[in-house]
Amino acid sequence: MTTTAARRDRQRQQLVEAAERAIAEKGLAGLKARELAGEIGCALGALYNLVRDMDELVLRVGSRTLARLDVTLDRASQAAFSAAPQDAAGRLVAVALAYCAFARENPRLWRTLFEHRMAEGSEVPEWAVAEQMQLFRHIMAPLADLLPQAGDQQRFLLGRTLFSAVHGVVAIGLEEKLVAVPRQELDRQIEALVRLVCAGLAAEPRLIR
Amino acid sequence: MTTTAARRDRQRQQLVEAAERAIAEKGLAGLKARELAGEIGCALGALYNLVRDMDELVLRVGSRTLARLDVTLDRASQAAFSAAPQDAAGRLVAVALAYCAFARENPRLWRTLFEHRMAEGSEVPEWAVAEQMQLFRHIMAPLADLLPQAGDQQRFLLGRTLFSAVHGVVAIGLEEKLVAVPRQELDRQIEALVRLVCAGLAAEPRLIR
DNA sequence: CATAATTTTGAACGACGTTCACAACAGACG
DNA sequence: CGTCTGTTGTGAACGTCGTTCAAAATTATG
Repeated sequence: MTTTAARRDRQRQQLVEAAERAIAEKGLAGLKARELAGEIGCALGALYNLVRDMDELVLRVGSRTLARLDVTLDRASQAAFSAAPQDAAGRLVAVALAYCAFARENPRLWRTLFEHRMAEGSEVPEWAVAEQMQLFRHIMAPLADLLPQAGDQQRFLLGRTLFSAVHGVVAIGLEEKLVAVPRQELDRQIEALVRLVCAGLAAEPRLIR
Repeated sequence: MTTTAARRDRQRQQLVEAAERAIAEKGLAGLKARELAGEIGCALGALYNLVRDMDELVLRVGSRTLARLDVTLDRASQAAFSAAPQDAAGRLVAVALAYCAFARENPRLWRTLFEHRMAEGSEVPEWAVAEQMQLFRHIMAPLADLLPQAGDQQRFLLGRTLFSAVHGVVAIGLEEKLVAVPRQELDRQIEALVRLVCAGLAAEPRLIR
C-alpha cells in the first residue's frame, strides 16, 4: 500500500517546510530537532526516518532556496534582455542586482547556503554541488556575448571571479555585524563594480589574457 | 600583591594562545572549553575568571589574527611601494595578493574572523570593530593616489567595495566545499579583478560618479 | 594567628543531535 | 477472528557542549 511510503513523503515535505520557516525566522542556529518534531507532530526519533540527519535537512532547504534564487535570476536576466538585447553588461548588472535583492529579502536562508558546514566526515553530496553550478549559467550567458573571442576556460574563470566578487560585496554589505548598508548604496556599489569590470574588459582585454 | 592579578594575566595569555592553536588546527568548531582548561592546567569553571565567555575568547584570537594580517599587508604594501612608487594599482594588487596568501596560510584562523557569530543578545564590542576598520588603510592609501580628485566618501565606498570583492574571491576560492582552486590560478583571478577595476576606473571615471 | 574576602573546583544544569530498546501496529496466512 | 512476523513510532537515555554555583581552598587583612 502507499499508506506508509506516501505518508512518509508527505511528512518529509512538511518537515522541510517547517525547517525552512525556522531558518527564515531564526537563522540556521535556530533550527532545533525537538521543535521540528513538535511542529510536524511526530516523535523526536521519527525525524530520522524522514531524513538521515540535520545536515540532510539543511541541504534540502538549501535546494529550495537555490531553486527560488534561480527563478529570480532568470526573470531578471530575461527582463534585461527584453529591454536591451545587445547590452550584455546591463544583463550582468541586472543579475547581480537581483542576486543582491534576493539576499536582502531572504537573508537567513541565503546566509545558510554559505555558512552551513557538513558534520565532520561528511561531504556535500554531488547533487547539491550540481545545483550550485547550475546558477552559473546566468553569468556565463551574458559573458559569452561580452567576450565572444575568449576561450571557454577563460570565460568560466572570469565568471567565477565575477560571481565571487559580487557575492563578497553582498555578503559584507548585508552583514549585521557592522551597520547595515542602505539598499540604494549597496545597489550602487554592485552596479559600479560590475560596470567597472566590464569597462576594464573593454579597455584592456589583455588583462584576462 | 601582584600574585593574583599577574598570574591571571599570564593564564589568560596562555588561554588565548591555546585557543589560537586549537582553532588553527581544528577550526572554530574544534574549540572546546574542557580541552582548553586541561591544556592550561586549570579547572573548567576557572576559565570564566579569565574570560567572560567563549565569544570573548574567540574575539581575542581574532584580534591576534588581525594584527598578524596587518603586518603582512603592511609589508606587501611597502615592498610594492619601494619597487614602483607611482604604481598605485600595483600596490592594490600586492595588498590583495598578500591578503589571499595570508588566508591560504592561516585558513582556519582567517575563516574564524568571518564565520564567528556572537551569542544571541551580545554585540561585537567596539574595539573589535575598530580593529577591522584599521585594515582599510592599506586599501585607502593606494586609492588616494589612484583617485586624487575623488571625494573621501566616494573613495571610502570604493575601497570597501574593492575589499569585499577581493574577499569574496578569496573566500570562495579557498572553500573546501568545492575543489580547491590552485594557488597560481587564484592569484591570477585576484590580480585580474583588481587590474580590471583599475582599468575601468581609468577608462570610465564617471562610473563612480 | 584569626578572620574575612576572594578564587578555584568539579559536579550539576539545561540544551543539543542522535540512538535504541521497546511498544504499537500493519499485513499475511490459517 | 486470531496469531505470527516484520516494520514503524516512541520518548527516555546517551554523550557532548557551554555555563553556573555551592562548597572547598587559598589569599589578603586586621
